[in-house]
Amino acid sequence: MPQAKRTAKTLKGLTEYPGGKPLKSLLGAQPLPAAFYSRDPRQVARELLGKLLVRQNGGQVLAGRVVEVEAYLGQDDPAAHAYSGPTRRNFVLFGPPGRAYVYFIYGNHYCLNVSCEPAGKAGCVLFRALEPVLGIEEMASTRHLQIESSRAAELRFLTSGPGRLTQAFGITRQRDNDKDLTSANSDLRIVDDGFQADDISATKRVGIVKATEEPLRFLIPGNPFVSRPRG
DNA sequence: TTATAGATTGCCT
DNA sequence: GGCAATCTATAAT
Repeated sequence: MPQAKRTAKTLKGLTEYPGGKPLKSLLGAQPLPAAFYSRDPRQVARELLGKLLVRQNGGQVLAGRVVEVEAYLGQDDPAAHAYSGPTRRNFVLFGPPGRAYVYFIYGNHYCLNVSCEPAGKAGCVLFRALEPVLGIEEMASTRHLQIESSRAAELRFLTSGPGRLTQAFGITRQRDNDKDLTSANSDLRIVDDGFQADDISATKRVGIVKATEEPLRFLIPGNPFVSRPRG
């Protein structure tokens, strides 16, 4: 089924979501356990594609399917925040796996990562783009965007890009940094609803100046919600 | 204490 | 395609 059409379905009734399963299936979906993240970020990144990021604001639920991520390794990766060892800013990266590492960038934007590797070893995965699944109207409101149709060409501005998706989900450092994403009780969590990505592509990472050659950006090819970096 | 670069985005020509 | 916005962690004095 074409991506845009699937998304249109969610916008109308919010009773179904891509994959055709009932909403209660999504809400009952189990978070990925800490063991899932206690591995090499490259493997975690690949397997995060197709999973759901869920935000629970009281009764209001936001959900987006992960369609683009980047792996950042530990102290061997010059592009990683963990490269020069633990600091007040990046301590989450050296802590337990499955925690949110949220940082503020360019004076305007927050970026969301999930910590990988066992405690004591750094590594993370950056969330770069989501396909909106639930709470599209709320996302549009938070993003100060007027959405006139359910076409992916419009909806992509909600969550296509690391700064956009955090704004759409109300993710900030103050609220979410170091939060456990593996708990079913958490208001921010990552769940598996059984969706399987057909295919995965790997490309160079975006927006960095060091270690630019490594193919550590992973995405679902053809998905219209993947971000479009500028040359 | 000061300087600088940054895992981005939106708006301009 | 170019560039300003706008903050702050970290490096350099």
